[in-house]
Amino acid sequence: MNKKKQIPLQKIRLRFPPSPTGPLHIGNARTILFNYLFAQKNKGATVLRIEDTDKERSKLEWVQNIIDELQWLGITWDEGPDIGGKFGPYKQSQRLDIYKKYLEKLLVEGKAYYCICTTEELEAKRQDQQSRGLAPKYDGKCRNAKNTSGIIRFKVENKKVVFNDLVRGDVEFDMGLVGDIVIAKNLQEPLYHFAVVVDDYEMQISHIIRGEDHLSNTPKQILLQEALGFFQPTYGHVPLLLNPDKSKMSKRAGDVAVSDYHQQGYLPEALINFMVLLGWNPGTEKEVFSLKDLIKEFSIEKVQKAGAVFNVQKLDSINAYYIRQKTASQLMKLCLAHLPELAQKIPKKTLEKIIEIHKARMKKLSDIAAMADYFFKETLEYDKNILSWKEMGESDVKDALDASLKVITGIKKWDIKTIEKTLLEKSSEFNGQKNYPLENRGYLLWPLRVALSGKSASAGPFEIAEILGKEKTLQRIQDAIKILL
RNA sequence: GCCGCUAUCGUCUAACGGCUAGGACACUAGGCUUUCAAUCUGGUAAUCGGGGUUCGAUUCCCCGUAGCGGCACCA
Repeated sequence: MNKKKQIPLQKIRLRFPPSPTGPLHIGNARTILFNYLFAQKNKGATVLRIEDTDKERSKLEWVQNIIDELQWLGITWDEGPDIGGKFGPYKQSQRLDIYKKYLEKLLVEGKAYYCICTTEELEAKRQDQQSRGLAPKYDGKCRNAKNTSGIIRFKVENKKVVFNDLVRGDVEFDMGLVGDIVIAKNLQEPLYHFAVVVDDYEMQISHIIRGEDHLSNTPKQILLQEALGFFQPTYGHVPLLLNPDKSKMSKRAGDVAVSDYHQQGYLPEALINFMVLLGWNPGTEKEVFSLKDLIKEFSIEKVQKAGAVFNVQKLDSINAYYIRQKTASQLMKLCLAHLPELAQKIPKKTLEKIIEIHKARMKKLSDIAAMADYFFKETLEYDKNILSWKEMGESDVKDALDASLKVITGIKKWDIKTIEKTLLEKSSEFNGQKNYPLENRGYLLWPLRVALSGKSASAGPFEIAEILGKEKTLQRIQDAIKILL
C-alpha cells in the first residue's frame, strides 16, 4: 500500500516561487535564501519561477521588483524568466497549455470533475459545518454529476498521507478530513496547488523548501502527484517569520518588503546575515557570515522548528557592524543616494571624510542625512541653550567661544593635528582663567562643537573643523556668538 | 470548531541524558571621552505546567496549556 513511485533524480534542483502580487516580501526572501543555500551547498541548480496564476493581483512591476531585489541581495539562479533555461517558460501565465493537458488527463481519468455549486451555496454549507463543530469540507455534491463545465475539483482520496519533512521529520495527515479541492477555475485558469505540482514535476524539482504555512497543503499536493503519476519531491518546511506579537509576518502592513530595507539603507550582506540567523545557526558562537561562508556552513538539518520574531534592533546592530567594515570610499558611494543634491558638488575626498567621521554612529545609510546635515547648510539653526556645558551661563559660553575664535584665527597650518593641539592648550588656559577643573575640556570644547554642528550630539569639534575649513569654522563661531547676544 | 506544527532570558539562539544552563541583540553599571557613538570590563534576565522513564531530564514518553499555521473559485 505504501508503494512510492519515487524516481531518484540525478540532479538536485530547487525553485524560488515568488508570487508577483506585491514587492518581494522579506519572509519570502528568507525562504528563497534557504533554497539558494541548500542548492549551492549541494551543487544543485536553482530556478526562478514566477507564480502569477492570479491574474487580478499579479503585476509586471512586481516581477521586476522581485528580480531586482534578489539580485541586490546577491542571490542568483540558473534558470528563470530573465535568463531562460531548458524547462521554460518560467512564468506560470505562459504555461497554460501545459496545465491544460494535465487537467484534461485528470478529467478523462475521472480523477477530477466539474463542479457547479455556487459560492453562496458553498459558503452556507461551510457555516453550517462550522457551527456543528465539523471541519469545513466540500460535501462532494458534484462528484458524480457528470457536469461538462464549471470549476474543476480534484477527488481527494480518503486516506492517510505520511511524508518525511527535512525539518520536521515524519508528518501524518488524515485526508478523510479534507474535501475535494478546487484545482482550476476552468481549463485555462489553473489554481495554485495544481500549477505548482505540475511545474515542480515538469521542471524536475527535487527539493521543495518553503514556509511552514504550506505544511498542511503538502498532502494535497502529494495526492495530486500520485494521481498524475509524478515523482514525489523531498519537502522541507522552514519556520515562519513572526511579528513582535508572534503573528505571521506576511500579514503586516509595515516594512515587509526587501525594497523597504534597501531604500532605508540596509546593506544586502547585513540583511542576508540577519535573515539566515532567524531560524538557523551553525551550532557554534559565530554570528557573522558572508554568503560564501553560508554556502559552506549551511545545513538544513540545523534549521529551527519554531517561528522567529523579526527583531529590527538586531538587524540594526548587524547593519551597523557591516557599515563599520566598509572603507570610507565604499561607504561614500553607498551614502550618496541618501545625501542632498549639494553633496554631489563636494570634492569626493571631503565627502569621504564627512562619511568617515560618522561611520561608527550610523545604523543605516539613510542616517547620514540627518547626522551630517550641518555640512550641507550655510547657516545653522539651533536652540542657543544647547551651547552651554554643565553650569556655564551665557556669558561663560560667550567667553569660551571668543577664546576659540581667537586661537583658531591664529592657526596657520589647517590640519586636524594642529587644530587639536592648539585647542587643547587653549582649553587648559581657559579653565585656569575661569577656575574650572583643569582636565575638563568640555568648557571650551562643548560650546565650540555645538557652534560648528548645531547639535547636542555630533562628531568631535576637531574633525568637524578640519573638514569645514578655517573660514567656515570661524564664521560658525561668530554666528553662535551672535545668537547669544 | 477540526487538523497539524511548535514551546530555553524581552528577542534570536547554544547545551552526546551529566560542570554554576553558554553566546548575541536589547537593557543596565562602570572605564575611555567635550557630547553622541564606537570600544573595553561587569551586571540583571530563561528551560510553559503536571506526570512518567532514569542514579540523573532543558533533552526521551504521556497529558494539559499556550502560541502559530492550515481548513478559499489567494499564493
